[in-house]
Amino acid sequence: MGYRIKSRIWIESENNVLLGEGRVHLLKAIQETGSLSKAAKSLNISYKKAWQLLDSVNKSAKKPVTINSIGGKGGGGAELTEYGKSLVQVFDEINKNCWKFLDNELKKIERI
Amino acid sequence: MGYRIKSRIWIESENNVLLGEGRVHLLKAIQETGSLSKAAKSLNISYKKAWQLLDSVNKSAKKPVTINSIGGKGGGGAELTEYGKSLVQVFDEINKNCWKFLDNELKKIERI
DNA sequence: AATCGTTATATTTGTTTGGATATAACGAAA
DNA sequence: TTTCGTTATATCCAAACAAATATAACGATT
Repeated sequence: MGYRIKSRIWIESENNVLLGEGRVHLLKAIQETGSLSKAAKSLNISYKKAWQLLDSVNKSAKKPVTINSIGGKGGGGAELTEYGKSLVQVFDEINKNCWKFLDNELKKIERI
Repeated sequence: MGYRIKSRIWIESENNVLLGEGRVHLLKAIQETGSLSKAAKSLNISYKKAWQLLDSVNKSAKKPVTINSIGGKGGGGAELTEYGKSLVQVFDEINKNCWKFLDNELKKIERI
């Protein structure tokens, strides 16, 4: 009693992390703000870290997850591809189901 | 296709980690070797790290997980309590079930 | 009492990680 | 052609983390 089960899931592609919780947060923030730098600010992480995460996502994905543009109106920006959106959606669904599953398993440690 | 789902689960007690994969490995090694220092060697981690892990486990558990003795025959040693053994057993069962569950969820990303 | 391998702890060193900063390249719009 | 905010990248510095080393306390056995 008083114990809790926590979990983290992530998707890998050939031993590289493709998507985890942090990366999904970043992709969602990009979707909302339209730019990587704004997404970084909204998550209170450095641009460097955000860029490294996004770079790693795009390098380990089979197809582009975002389209990044330099220059032009607003200086440029980043947006999710349809592929990127579906990845986020699937991750969220699996993650949610995993929580439900573990919520049920919790009963096993409630007697200890 | 080619993507894989990975996961980590852990048990928390009041925001402290009680049991995770590394801690369970350590407890099992203690069970097999009868000492913390031998367990550390068998896992190729430093004694310091092993001690810190075990200390954290015993501090966040509701009842003692190991009994450690200093001096005497063999210099001392460490062994699991019955409570410790049951914690390990439950963790393993939940973890195994979680793998099965995610193995099934994998189908959702195989179409992406 | 001396020995032994262990637990327990402190200190130092090294490595990795992340933050802060600076700067170039870019391209639409004014 | 100048301006603007962005992407992309390098460099430096600090902080967090891990490894290595040293040492005290312990108690059954000899």
